[in-house]
Amino acid sequence: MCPATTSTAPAAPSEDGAALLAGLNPEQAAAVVHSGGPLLIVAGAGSGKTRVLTHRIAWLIRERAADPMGILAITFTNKAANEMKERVGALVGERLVGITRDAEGRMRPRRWGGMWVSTFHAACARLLRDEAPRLGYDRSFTIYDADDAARLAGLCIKDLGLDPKRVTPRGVAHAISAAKNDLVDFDTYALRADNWYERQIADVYRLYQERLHRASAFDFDDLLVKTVELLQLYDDVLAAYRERFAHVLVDEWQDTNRAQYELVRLLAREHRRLTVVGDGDQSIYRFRGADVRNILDFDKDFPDATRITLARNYRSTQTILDTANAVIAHNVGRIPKRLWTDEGAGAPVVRYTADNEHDEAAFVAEEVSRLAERDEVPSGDCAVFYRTNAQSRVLEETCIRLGVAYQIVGGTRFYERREIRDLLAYLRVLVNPADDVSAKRVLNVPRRGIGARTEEALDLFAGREGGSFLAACRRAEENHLLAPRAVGAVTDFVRLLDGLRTAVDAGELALRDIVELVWRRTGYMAELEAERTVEALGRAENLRELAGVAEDFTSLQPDATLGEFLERIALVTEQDSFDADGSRLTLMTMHNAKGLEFEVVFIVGMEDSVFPHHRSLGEPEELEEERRLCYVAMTRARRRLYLTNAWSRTLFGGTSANPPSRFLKEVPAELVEARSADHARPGPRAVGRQGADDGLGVGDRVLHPTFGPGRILEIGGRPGNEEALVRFDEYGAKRLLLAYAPMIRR
DNA sequence: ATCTGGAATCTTTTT
DNA sequence: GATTCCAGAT
Repeated sequence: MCPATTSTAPAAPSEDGAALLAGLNPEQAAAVVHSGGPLLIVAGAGSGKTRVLTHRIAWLIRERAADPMGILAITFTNKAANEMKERVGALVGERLVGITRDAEGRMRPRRWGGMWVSTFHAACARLLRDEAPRLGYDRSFTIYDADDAARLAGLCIKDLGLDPKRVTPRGVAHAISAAKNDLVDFDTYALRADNWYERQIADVYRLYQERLHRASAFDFDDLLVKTVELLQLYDDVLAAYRERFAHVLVDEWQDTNRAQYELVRLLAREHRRLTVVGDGDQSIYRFRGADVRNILDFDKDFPDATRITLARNYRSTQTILDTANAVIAHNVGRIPKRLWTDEGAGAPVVRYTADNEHDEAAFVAEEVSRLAERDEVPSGDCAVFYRTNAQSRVLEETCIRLGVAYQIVGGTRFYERREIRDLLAYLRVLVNPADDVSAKRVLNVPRRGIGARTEEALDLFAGREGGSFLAACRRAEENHLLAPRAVGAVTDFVRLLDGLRTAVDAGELALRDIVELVWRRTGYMAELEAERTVEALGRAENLRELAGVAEDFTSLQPDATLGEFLERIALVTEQDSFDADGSRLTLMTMHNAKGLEFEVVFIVGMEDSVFPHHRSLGEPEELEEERRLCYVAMTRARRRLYLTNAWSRTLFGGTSANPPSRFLKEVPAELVEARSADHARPGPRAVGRQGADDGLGVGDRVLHPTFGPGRILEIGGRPGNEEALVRFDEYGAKRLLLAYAPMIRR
């Protein structure tokens, strides 16, 4: 479309180099060989951008004699990183990029040498392992995830004596995270705070950051923020990394936030050997701080940048592309771009309108079976995408009932399970005794008779002495606030940890043995097994799986330390464990679908207020993001695309009838074939809430399943979160959230 | 200190 | 609907 002209590519590539360009279209080839200044590759969905990136890296190594050690490539997931490393390895030789393999041929990441290919977070964590002392953090720092961050925020709220009802841990953690994504420190935040709530947050933010530092812990955002801080603060460090990373390449540029942008700018500002790849139409992480402007404004920040657009699609049929093109064309804030292919029109898009979510799930499951039976498409090449995780349950149940094998990606994640977090918290305390959040987590888990009063007394002591929580435990007998029995219990706890640490420090134990030792010595496993409930046995099973994960990790990285294991766990994502399995249908959220592709894609729940999500309906910017999400989802499909909606749907404990998604109306009718399933039958129209417009009003008589009949006296609260004051005939006045209360008008 | 059951709370999406 | 929270009992 618009080939790079500023490139100063060598007149004739070597024979070797020519092979790298074979099979590439002119734009792709131009992107591969480009040299001289920053390069922005606008890569439409399915335009072969991974191929371009890998070939470009190979080109740099082979034709430009770039040192693989001097290449920093940033990907969106660890899985993508490994794939990229492997693909580059296949082009230039695995030894060059730092891949080694074990006896079974599995890729084994080498700790030293080779290219840096990883996510932003993993790269920063790796960098900080070396440089943390400069910032006054221990090298064995802990990484706090969202849950830990909320816990810590909760502790800070408590210590500041704020009302946890008005200033919630999660709310604060979210606000702090948003600030950090934007590189706003607590001083700046405090200055900008112009209302009561923000001033409270500012106070918590300050204390929160102090606590993190004392615990030698970085939260997720800190990995980025502190790396930026490090590079801004120390010229010699910046110079060293600039020199080291002679080439910087970033994938999924449209989903970078301010902190990531700044990091890239710092590293590449001088040498300007920067390649970014992205597609503004696929920006779907605004809520996480991604700034679309990073891609829209790239030319402003790097005026000498070359822009190459890849619009030729190698994945989907023209029908699917036309569908996606038509939908995304409704967005105002975008650079126009039209995907095309010469693969032909292919099958029409199938529309199915279900009675309810059960009918919808049955349609999907039956269609998947039918495609498999007719040998058209194996189930493993089909995927179902939904907007929210809550929608997966009915799909799962239906698949089980109809005997369709499936795998689910996302949802409640393994590492978020309580028992896993408990055990990891023990491991974290062993590695980093200053980690107060983890220490408090395990203080009384399993129960050992240490309650809230004891914890408070220990906290006070720690605050007075300025030491860690664990240090306060260690000096329990000096603590006058503690009853003798509590002193005994706390001392036992300290002994337990010391015993574990001695065993670990001896260096004889494999990671797996350490995991087992923890659950044995703490009595955690014994307690679960004694409980004999299905749930407890499941938890026990999960712990064993964690031991298995530890063993796998050791086999990939034989000399791995406990700290490295923990870091790995902190940075893996759900996507990383996804393995397209040839035989099973895949279920996942649309967000998780990013970067993947399937022969057949079902997008379910295409109703206004499910998708687009109701929280986006009033906000034009949010709605555009939903539309981009729709575009991402549609362009995952290679051959067939199904779009389904349901007349009525029970979600979050309430049934509602939502109109078909506005995105459906944006699909040209001539591309669509409506399908009515054999089992289709007119179902009873559900009586229920119809979104805010059709909502209840003051004076309405209502019926509540628990409180019975009543009358609405007033409606107040924040928009979108209205609260109704209802006087129930038998139960008196209650305040209920309008959006969630299962009330109907009568 | 811990257990319990009923009530309140909340749900986008996640590196 | 499912988890989390909290008061009151043990």
